[in-house]
Amino acid sequence: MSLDRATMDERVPRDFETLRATILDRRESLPKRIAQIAAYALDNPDDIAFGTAASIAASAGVQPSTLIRFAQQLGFDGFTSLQQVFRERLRERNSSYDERLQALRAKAEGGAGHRSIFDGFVAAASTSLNDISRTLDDAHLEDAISLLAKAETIYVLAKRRSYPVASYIAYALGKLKIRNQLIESAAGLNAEMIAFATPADAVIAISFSPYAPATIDEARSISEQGVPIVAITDSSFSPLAQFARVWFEVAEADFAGFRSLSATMALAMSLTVGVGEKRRSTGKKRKA
Amino acid sequence: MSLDRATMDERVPRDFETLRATILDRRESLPKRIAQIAAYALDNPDDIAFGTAASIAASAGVQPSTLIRFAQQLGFDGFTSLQQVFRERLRERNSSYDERLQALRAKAEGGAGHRSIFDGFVAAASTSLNDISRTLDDAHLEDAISLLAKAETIYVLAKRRSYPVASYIAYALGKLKIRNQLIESAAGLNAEMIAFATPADAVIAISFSPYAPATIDEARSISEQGVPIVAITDSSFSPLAQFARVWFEVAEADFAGFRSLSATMALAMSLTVGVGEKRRSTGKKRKA
DNA sequence: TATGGATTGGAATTATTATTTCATATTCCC
DNA sequence: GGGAATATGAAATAATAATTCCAATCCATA
Repeated sequence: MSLDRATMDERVPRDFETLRATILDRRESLPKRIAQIAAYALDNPDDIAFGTAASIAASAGVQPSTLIRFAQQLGFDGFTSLQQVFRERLRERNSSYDERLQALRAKAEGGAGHRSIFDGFVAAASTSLNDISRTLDDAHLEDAISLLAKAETIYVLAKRRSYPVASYIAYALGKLKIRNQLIESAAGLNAEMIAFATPADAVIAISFSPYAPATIDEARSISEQGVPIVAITDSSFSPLAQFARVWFEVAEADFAGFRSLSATMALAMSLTVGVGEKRRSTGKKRKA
Repeated sequence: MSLDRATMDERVPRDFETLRATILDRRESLPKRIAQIAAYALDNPDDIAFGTAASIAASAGVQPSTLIRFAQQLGFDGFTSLQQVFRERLRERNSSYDERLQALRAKAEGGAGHRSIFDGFVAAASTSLNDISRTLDDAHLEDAISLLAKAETIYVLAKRRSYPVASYIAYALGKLKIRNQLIESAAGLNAEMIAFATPADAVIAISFSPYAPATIDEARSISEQGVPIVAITDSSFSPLAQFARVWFEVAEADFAGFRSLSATMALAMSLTVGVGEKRRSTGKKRKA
């Protein structure tokens, strides 16, 4: 019988996620006690990895034999091979956050081949996310979102290395049906574009050291027109900070001379989606 | 004898860090084979956690009895209780990384205010980086870099949500003095631009579901001209995959409907910098 | 409500694995 | 260089754990 079943689905789950999916999939059709141990297994995977058949069975409130039948139903030939999957999961889930980063950095520095470059960029991105998650000031976030939510048009200003962030902001704002204008330099008409901005609008400006002179100039002239600016930059001495109504200091780690954009992207998206949410809730209130 | 020793230092290491320190401390004074297993234990803690005394001893090149003596020297009463410490470490360390992300996600879902949006984006980015770090195939990376390094001009093709990545690639390639062409649609001259590409060039194409039709069309026509394509996409069923000489599957987590770009960015930067390095080393060889 | 099949509990059996023991080798000190 | 103390290897033994088996129970169906 269990032989028949094993022959029918030959593909035994080799990794935890597949196993999990299989269990969830069959959940309905499992006998009571088997279902009981199945639920226990998904809730306490560590216990399965480390325990003995007897101890696990006891914790789950079933007999050891039931545990083995459970394994066999899934196509394993016994508890031991089921347990392997749970152990593999623990092995692969690389280490704690810090250990993982250290390992990545070590590989990035010592390692040969191009994998080490990749590890370096992943480490840089993780570090940046970690840092911004610790240092971001909630009040600044709220202020910036309020300011932007009131704007008629949001201008997005960034050059060079910061430009990808600006283009994603513009894309997202567009998706959310929020009027926006990306200040691009293709036709050299930036000055004219900027001239349209009024104090009822707002600007998101992004610039990191070495600050692109064009960004700074444009930020200056737009702020002189009384348009409020939200700045994302990398230091309190940044020239952008002085023009800005609200500004964020984002420390992006770099690797091989190129800075990660992960933290900036996360912040940029939060501002964008935050504005979207705020507009929607304010809209509702107005109607009410 | 071992009793004496056990009496002398009553405090048996209960956690991994203490144990590690103890081993490092005594390293000098340990007999040869014991030192051998000690080194193995610190280098392969996962093996100690999951292996059997016999299998571990074999991997470390000692007898099982030596392993037990090692445990006893440290004050444990046998291999089994030593193993507990290594298992405990896996249990705890795992929870730390998971807890982090789960805490973030929990805050993102339950939390009030805009901070929760931000946490959501950070969690999505972290998850994506984590995933790609696990799944990226080194051989693909090498292949893609070789292919791109040989190209006369690298064309970069991406629209909409993937466009920010393309623009960062173009920026970085420019910085590295690698000839490249970003295929933009401003003037509607894409077809003409593409027509210049020859089999001596190469393309980096990026597209995620729902695939921008323009990207697919352009990828098709450029591949029909015999230009090799490196694709970054999100599934093996992606239409991009069929045109590509090398392709990467990147699973980006999303939040609030916007996908993180962190993993894609890290990969894109690795390709770019990898090509830069490869060119430089090949250039040197040529001179020599 | 009787009957067959599936499911379950619990003990018996088999296997695997840790530990002990003892003979042999090595090291260190006199 | 000789001898005690220490360390090591290998196999025997004890302990522990996985698996099997069979009787009891449950459940659906006629």
